[in-house]
Amino acid sequence: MEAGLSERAQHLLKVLVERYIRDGEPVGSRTLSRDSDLELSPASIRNVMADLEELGFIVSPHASAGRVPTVKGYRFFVDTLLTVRPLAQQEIRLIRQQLDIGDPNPQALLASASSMLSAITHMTGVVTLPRREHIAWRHIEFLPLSDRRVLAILVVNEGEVQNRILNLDRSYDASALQQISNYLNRHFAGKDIHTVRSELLNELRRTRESMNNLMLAAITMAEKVFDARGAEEARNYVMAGEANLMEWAELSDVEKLRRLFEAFNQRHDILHLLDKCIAADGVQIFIGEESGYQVLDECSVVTAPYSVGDEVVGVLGVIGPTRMAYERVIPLVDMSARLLSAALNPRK
Amino acid sequence: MEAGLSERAQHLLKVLVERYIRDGEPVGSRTLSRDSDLELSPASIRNVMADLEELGFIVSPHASAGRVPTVKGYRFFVDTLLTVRPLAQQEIRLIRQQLDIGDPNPQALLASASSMLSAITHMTGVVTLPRREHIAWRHIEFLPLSDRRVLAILVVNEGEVQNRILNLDRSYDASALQQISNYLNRHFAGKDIHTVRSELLNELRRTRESMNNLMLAAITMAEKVFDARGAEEARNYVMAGEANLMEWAELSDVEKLRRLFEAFNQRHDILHLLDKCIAADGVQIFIGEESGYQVLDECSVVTAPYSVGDEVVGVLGVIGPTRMAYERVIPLVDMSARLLSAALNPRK
DNA sequence: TTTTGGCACTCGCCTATTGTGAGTGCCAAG
DNA sequence: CTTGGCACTCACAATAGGCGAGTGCCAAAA
Repeated sequence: MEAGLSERAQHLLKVLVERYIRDGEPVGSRTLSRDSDLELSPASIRNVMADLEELGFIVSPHASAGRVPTVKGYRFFVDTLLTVRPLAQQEIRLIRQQLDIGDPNPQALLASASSMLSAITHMTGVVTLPRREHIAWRHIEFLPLSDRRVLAILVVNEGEVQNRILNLDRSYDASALQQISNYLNRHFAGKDIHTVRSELLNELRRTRESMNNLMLAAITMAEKVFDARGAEEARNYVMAGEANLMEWAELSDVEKLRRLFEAFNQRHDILHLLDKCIAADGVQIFIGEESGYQVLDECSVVTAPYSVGDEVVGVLGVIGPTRMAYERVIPLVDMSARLLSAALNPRK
Repeated sequence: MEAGLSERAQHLLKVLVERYIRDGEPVGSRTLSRDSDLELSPASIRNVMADLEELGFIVSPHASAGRVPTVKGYRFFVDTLLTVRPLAQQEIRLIRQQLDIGDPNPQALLASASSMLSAITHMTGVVTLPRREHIAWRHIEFLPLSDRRVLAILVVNEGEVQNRILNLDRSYDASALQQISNYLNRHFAGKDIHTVRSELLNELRRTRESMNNLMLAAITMAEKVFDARGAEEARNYVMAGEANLMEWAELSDVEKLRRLFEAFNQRHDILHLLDKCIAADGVQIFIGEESGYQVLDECSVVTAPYSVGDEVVGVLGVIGPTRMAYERVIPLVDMSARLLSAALNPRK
């Protein structure tokens, strides 16, 4: 029972984890007795360590090395032992600096956020693209390209532009296109794209032949916009600094790295994991196997959701070795999410 | 003098390189005598190998291993020894299949090309984004978002859409925006964006105060479009299958891999190298150090330019270990470039 | 002159052996 | 409960020997 851990045991566990995070080597009773302020001999420490091992907080990688935290050890550490010092003003300034605030393209902002995370932590930064519950039709425009090809430009929400080239069965002159777009804009501006879609389909069914097929193309496009936003883009992420992971000794096995990188490219596993974090209402941490994905067994993932308006729309975070500096990473990720949210919210 | 290489020496060199490419181990006189059809004893072969080594075509990694081709050896091999069998119909079909022909978004097509290259070769595929010499103004549209924010949508060339949110000093009503866009479209449709830019600047200088600052914003945007296309996007590439390189034994040194991946992310070195290939009028090969970039010392790069219309606009290629199956990769890259060109050219 | 078999030699790699040191568990004395 | 002592374990490094693939050279054969 964890609650049963003595004050002393907890303190020693804390020091041990901190020490192991710092230099990555199993820590023995000797060093621990020096590092902890308790005036205890190595022998006493060994007793406590034996207890901690029996309870599953630490293990020795082999008989005569020091001890190393287990996942359970890390978990207890971050849950109850960790002292997160808040970020210094200077650090906050650094984050702000590296965030590409002001770039009108939100995609660029997200990319800069993941770069920033990876640069500051020397690990891998990741930011999911914001999902949109509501996609509001704003404006559509058709531009004739050549005989039967028309460029359709659809603006949704606050200035998101989607465009697609439509190959049609017959040609339309500019005024016909104008008429159609006028009609569509008049009827659908401001409506949710779900609604638009079903209404268009109804309309189409009702008037059948009379309906020209540019309309049909417009539906198709609207549908694609919906698909793209809902299923593809929103279920995607930007990543930066994957190569950073190669610097960490504990991940230097090429085969493991390969599998990890493949998972990064495959995307669905990582995505699924990040999706779980979107529900959490603050910093979420997966340590080692906790993630449930084997490739991440020796990694930890620290995430925080970010929002636009009052609505959480995505998460950002850091992927690195289990042995990461949680007390630095956690406030960093937290603050980054706040700053990103702030930057994303429509000014004024 | 290479030309002085005896028939026999050339043949042996060829067999040696092929063999080494096949199983990646230094090849000795014994195996070489078995593999070459020449009925020669290992001893005779050794004499020839000694010559080849003296001339710098092969080396032995250490005293008692077989020989391995040098860069010079590979170079001679691909230049004069290589027998490129053309692709089988089935292989061509495979390429076609994996190319996302028909996706209206050209970016997706390029991405699928790099994926295809990496998948087929088990190495890294790369495709530069097409550069555009001429960017023709086609159509601009302003859409009011909120009080002083306007969404500007600029269409250039055949259906490329750029958009940007403009923050203005004062508000314009819909009809004012309409007027401005009408004016711009009337004057500039079809013109090159360079021309547009200078004309707009002149106009602006001429009429100074009278000119409203949406016009200024329009110029700014046009400029940005130009910049983005000319300097940033066109000077960029899509890559796929970086992780594949980790499967190759000769690249399994984590430190080297890290540097390589960093170069992939840094982009400018790779880009510079690919830029050189755009000039070549066919398959271009850099073997090992030939590329001039240290990170690529143990890699080879095989590229071919692709074109839109009659104009070469980009290159595609493969990056892998020096010990790659050139006789397969070369025709593959060649054919891929052809198919990509075909897919990019405006249908009909 | 070219080819070939023979032979001594080199050297990377694998395995076994041994020593060293950090760290442990246990115990008995403080 | 703490501590010093002590025997023990075990990864790691260094060393040595055996093996085998491959070489260079030479003298004899073709």
